[in-house]
Amino acid sequence: MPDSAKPTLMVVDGHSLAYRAFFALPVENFTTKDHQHTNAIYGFLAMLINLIKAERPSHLAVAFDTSRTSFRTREYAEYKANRSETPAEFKGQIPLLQECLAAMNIPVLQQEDIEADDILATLATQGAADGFDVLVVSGDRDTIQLVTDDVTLLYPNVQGVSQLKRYDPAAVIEKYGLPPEQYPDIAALVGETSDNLPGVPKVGEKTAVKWLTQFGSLDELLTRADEIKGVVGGNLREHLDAVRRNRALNRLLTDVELPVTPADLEARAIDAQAVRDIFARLEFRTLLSRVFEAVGAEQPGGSEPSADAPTAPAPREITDAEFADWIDAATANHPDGIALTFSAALDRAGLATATEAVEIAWAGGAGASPALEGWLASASPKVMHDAKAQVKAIRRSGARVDGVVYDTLLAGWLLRPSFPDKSLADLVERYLGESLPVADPNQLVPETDGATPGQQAWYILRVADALREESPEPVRRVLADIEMPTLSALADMELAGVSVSHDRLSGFSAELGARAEALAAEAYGIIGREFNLGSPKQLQEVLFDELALPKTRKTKTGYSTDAAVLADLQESNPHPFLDLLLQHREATKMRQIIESLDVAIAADGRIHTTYVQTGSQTGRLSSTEPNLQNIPVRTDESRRIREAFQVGDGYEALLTADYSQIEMRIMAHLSEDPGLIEAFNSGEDLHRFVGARVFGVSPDDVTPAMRTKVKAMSYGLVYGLSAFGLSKQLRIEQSEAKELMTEYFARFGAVRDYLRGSVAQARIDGYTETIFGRRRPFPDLGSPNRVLRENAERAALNAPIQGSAADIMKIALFHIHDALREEGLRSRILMQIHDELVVEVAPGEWDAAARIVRERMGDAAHLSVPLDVQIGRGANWNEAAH
DNA sequence: GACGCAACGTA
DNA sequence: CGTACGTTGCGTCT
Repeated sequence: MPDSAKPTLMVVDGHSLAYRAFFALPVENFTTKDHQHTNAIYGFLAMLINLIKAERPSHLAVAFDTSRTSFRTREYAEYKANRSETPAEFKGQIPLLQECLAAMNIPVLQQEDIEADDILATLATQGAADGFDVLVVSGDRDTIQLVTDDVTLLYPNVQGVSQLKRYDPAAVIEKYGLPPEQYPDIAALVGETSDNLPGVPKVGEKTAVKWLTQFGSLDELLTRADEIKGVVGGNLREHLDAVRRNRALNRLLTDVELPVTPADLEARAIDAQAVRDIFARLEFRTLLSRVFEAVGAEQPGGSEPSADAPTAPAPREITDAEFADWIDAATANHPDGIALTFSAALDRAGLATATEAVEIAWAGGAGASPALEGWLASASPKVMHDAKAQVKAIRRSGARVDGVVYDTLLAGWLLRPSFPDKSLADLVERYLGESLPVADPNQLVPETDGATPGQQAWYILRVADALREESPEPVRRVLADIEMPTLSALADMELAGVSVSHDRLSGFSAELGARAEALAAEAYGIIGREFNLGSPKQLQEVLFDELALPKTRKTKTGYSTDAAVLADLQESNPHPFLDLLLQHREATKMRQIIESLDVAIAADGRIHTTYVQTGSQTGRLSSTEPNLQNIPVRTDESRRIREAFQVGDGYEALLTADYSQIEMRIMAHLSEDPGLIEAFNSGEDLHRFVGARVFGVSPDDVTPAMRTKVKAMSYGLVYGLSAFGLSKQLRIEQSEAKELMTEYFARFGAVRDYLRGSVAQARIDGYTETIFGRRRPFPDLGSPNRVLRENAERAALNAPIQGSAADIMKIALFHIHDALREEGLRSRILMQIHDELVVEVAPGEWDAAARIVRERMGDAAHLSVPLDVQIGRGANWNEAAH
């Protein structure tokens, strides 16, 4: 038993144990929806967690091999040469496993040219000398030589890694008949098949032990090899060199120069948020609680605040009269900004500097707090978290807000656009490693009080400092120059809302309802029974069993019945039911959209969507409750929905403005393709121009079919389209699609060069960057998993293009917003639909508003090609779009 | 009641 | 085997 007074150092061979887990756990049960295999990671972590729980090591490290080769392969080229290629499914799991360990704050040790076991040997030797009880965890027999009174080996049983056998010196003697230090002698004589080290023929463990016991040592045996009789004696004499070589190779290095000593490996608190993130990615659920259970109890930190974390200063209550003096002094000391937040009820404000927090009661915009409101309205810098929601609330109450220069929500998103952590508590945990007290909203009587506004403000300031520290310069600029001004404009747009006519919607909804019912009745007549047309499951029974139509594309749960599949079916096996089904789907879908819009109309007759500024990974906005960015437009029917979006009372017209082909223009700019640039400068229709080049005809002779193909190709390029995808979309042969692509790239070669180069660059940098410096990380570009890697490649291809377009639109958006103000106009922006803006124009302001919109959109960026803006006017959204 | 899924609307 | 989103109803889980 370990001496409880001594610290315990546990060193683990990550490679050998993960490899065992890889074969022990069925891969079918350990694959994420992205097809990433996780069986080795899971098995290893499960084992490690059990070990930590059982052994409670005070110091811990995991060692990995760096590659198949090491100093041993240089000494003996055949070393491990018989091993089959490590499966890619295994290799790909190692970096992810190391990510998990990093999140758990467990040191990972690797050294070029050195095997993991040598690192283990070095640490074990040093640890024992430094007074540790050492536990070596390895699946490699050579580590038996490390066992001493102070060093115990934990070695996996035959099956799996869940059961580990404990080897102390007595256990080694019991198993092998010799003390641990002589195990390598046995191994040298017997040989090690798995390492491709042949031993003496006909000599097994029994003989080896007998000889070694008889002669006392391997050296003695080898010098007196003549004394061994019989065939095995001859074999031994013929293989003396092999035995010496084996012994040299299986001796583990105990003097590797490591960057750490055992004392440096003291167990640290896990990064709870990082563990959650990586486990979520790997779709580990049960493991999460086991990790926290195993380490949470013994290691303060994790979800608990660490002992040395600074505590929030107790907020001091001040009055509005005192506020003026406080804010003057505070601003002088903290020119970067004062942190600010409000209580949920908006009746208290909390403010903080790095050293102080204050709270002040607020009655909200009625003029009762002139000092506070004066500061709010001033340009004096403010740091907030999720400022837009609070800015809206403040403005709604009648007060003004300006000078919000930093938003920790936006800054966190810019750094890690794919991460879901959004709350202040998330950021406090991730960037400060502390925990912010949060009241549980699900409890009637909360067990813990949440932080007060003053305390929250203090945390916001510290999180902001940490975020600033971590943000590269271009990302800081995107925040300050694009996102912060956009935030203020979006708040006003959401407050304004868009006027939508309930009457028009409800009339149309009733009409569609009746149509859907009639279509359903007719469909039931054909099938001979009633069923739920909206249930994919019941639909599959009808289509594939009752109507015996050919099975279609497989989905996770059965066979697809989506519109494309049904259209294909209609072509190959025409059936009146299919048409009715499609029409029914369309009618119900439209009705559904209309209904959801209708219920979203607020008391003021307007729909106030929420733009989620952190809603995408590329920099685009998203729109929710309701989503106004996916209102139907393509069919005649759907245009009737847009007719319900009308100019509001007191306004004259709706103005729509959209960028034409902005993504292709960005492509032209980024690729500097002379052909594409000429296309945009020529004034010719883009697809006609490109079609003429690709098909080698004059622009006038480009047929509609040619234009369609080229258009699909151009847009597809931006998404990383393949010949297969193009052929599918255009319903042409793959060979024709391939030819189309070849022709395209022959004429616009710089486009291909750019696309290839940008992915290659992203692989080097680990992220893509827009024209304005917005970054998006792509950790999967180097993944050995093809599906994962190719998905990342397409997204990386698209990100700078879609992202640059988003940047440009945001710049135009706040420029227009601010210009309308500065010119004292009442006209206001209502909606943003990625490349389109909808503006509500006040009477008499049309010319000024249209000029501002056109100029600001056109000047938002200066590319190698002009930014073309189309403007329309109407009494409703449909009219304005023409 | 929460969740995953298929389907489908937009740029 | 085309990027980026949000919403819906269904079916299944808890």
